[in-house]
Amino acid sequence: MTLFVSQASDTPIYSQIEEQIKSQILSGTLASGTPLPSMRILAKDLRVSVITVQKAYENLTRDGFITTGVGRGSFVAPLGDSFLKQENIRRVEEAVENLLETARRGGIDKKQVIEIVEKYFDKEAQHENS
Amino acid sequence: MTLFVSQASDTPIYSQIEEQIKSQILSGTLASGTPLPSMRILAKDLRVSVITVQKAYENLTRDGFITTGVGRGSFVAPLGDSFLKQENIRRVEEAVENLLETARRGGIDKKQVIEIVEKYFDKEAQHENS
Amino acid sequence: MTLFVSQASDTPIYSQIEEQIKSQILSGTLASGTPLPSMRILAKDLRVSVITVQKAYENLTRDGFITTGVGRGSFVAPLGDSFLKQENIRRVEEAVENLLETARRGGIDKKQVIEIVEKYFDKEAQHENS
Amino acid sequence: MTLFVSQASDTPIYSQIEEQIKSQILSGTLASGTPLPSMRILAKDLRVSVITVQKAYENLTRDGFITTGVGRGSFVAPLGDSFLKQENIRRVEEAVENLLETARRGGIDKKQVIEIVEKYFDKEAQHENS
DNA sequence: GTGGTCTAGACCACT
DNA sequence: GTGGTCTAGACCACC
Repeated sequence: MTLFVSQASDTPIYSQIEEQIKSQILSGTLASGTPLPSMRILAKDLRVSVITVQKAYENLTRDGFITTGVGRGSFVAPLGDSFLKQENIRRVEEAVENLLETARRGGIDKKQVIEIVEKYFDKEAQHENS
Repeated sequence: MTLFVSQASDTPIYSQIEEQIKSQILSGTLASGTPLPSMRILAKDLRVSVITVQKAYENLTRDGFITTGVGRGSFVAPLGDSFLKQENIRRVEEAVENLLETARRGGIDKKQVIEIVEKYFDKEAQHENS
Repeated sequence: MTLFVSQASDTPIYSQIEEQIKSQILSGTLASGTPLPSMRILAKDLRVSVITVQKAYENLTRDGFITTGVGRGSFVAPLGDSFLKQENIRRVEEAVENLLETARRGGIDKKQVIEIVEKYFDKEAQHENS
Repeated sequence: MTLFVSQASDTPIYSQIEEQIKSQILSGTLASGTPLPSMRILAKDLRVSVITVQKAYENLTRDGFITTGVGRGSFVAPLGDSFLKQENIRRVEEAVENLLETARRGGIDKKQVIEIVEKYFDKEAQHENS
């Protein structure tokens, strides 16, 4: 488990931890059943208060991404493939809505948006080959 | 000038005001030189503290979107068309980068992303006709 | 707003606060839009840490019972009558399921259960008249 | 002896074990004198620490439901029928009090409560026949 | 004034 | 060892 938090960022530290763990679960890097580091250890690693980590774990538990119990520790919850896929799509759709709202306000039409998307896709592909 | 603020939203009210005025300027709805409502009147309309509106106007002035002078009121700043266009494109590109990063992490490929974008474009088109 | 918390109880203080506020909302004692005491004030009244109250308010907000915003304070959320009724019924059904499970395990049959329920109903009625 | 514990549940594992053994004794499934599985074996079966099982047995012994002796193992204690019946009724009454308190707070009247109880009784009956 | 975040340190129950 | 709760005290952004 490699996480990185920025004290300078304006998004709360506990959100950063949450987001990164969620991402790793959704991308398959963290498989169901994988044990998570104990709150104390992670807190020490990240040079952060235990309470901050606790809040992240609490939210992840509430949202069903991990299970956690006193004396047992925390684990990646058993998540079906369909759930993961669905959640990933939901996130992309959210980003698309944001994109289209931005385009609409700026008077950028459908054709231009598709062009920009493809331009960036190509840029990404180049990075992978380099 | 029609603005709407949501007390429930988690983005600060002054940011909401800022964003909406910026949007209207960038989309051409608010042309250069147009007078903005006085802070007091806008505050009353939105049922919001004058200080909140003041903060929004302050930020817009700082970013060069409007000019404000004591006793004169506030006006949309003279902004070249090319500047507006460029700013709009920059925003869309930002949203596209965000979208592609989200897709990449979730293992959603190019084809699926394009499909989702088009699906939402169609949805938007329907709303306009209804 | 009259609340009472017991330090001795084994249910967490923040849960006690949550439950009592929920109850008052569900029973109509606290109407939609009613302002809640600020966290600091309630904490002082209850002789409890601000953080404890905060956790209660956070949970209530997450569950949609109240709205809360920095600089604005907290308010009972706009909840439809049907929602309130539905939530109340849900709670009773939960209690009934628990009751029947207990009865089933102990070999107490339907007739006896109804008898006990009516006995307690009568007892309650007497208390009201006394 | 068939027991099942849920790691996910928020009630402690030792309580789950306790409750289930108590239930089986009270319902007559486990008769007086019946030998209980050794702590080690039960621990292994349930994939749980021996200490956890020990705590459950300890509490059951303290409450008089079982007897335990070093080198002899554990057995269901000799419990009179009247004791069992009385204990069962006590539990049901507890559940009824909880139910009525919930109903009272939610403004659900006697008639509705009885209806819900009967609805759930019918549902239970159906399950048995299926 | 308000709530949101973070800290350090404590005690507890559970495994 | 683990996580859950509570404390007191701090700083911040928002209204």
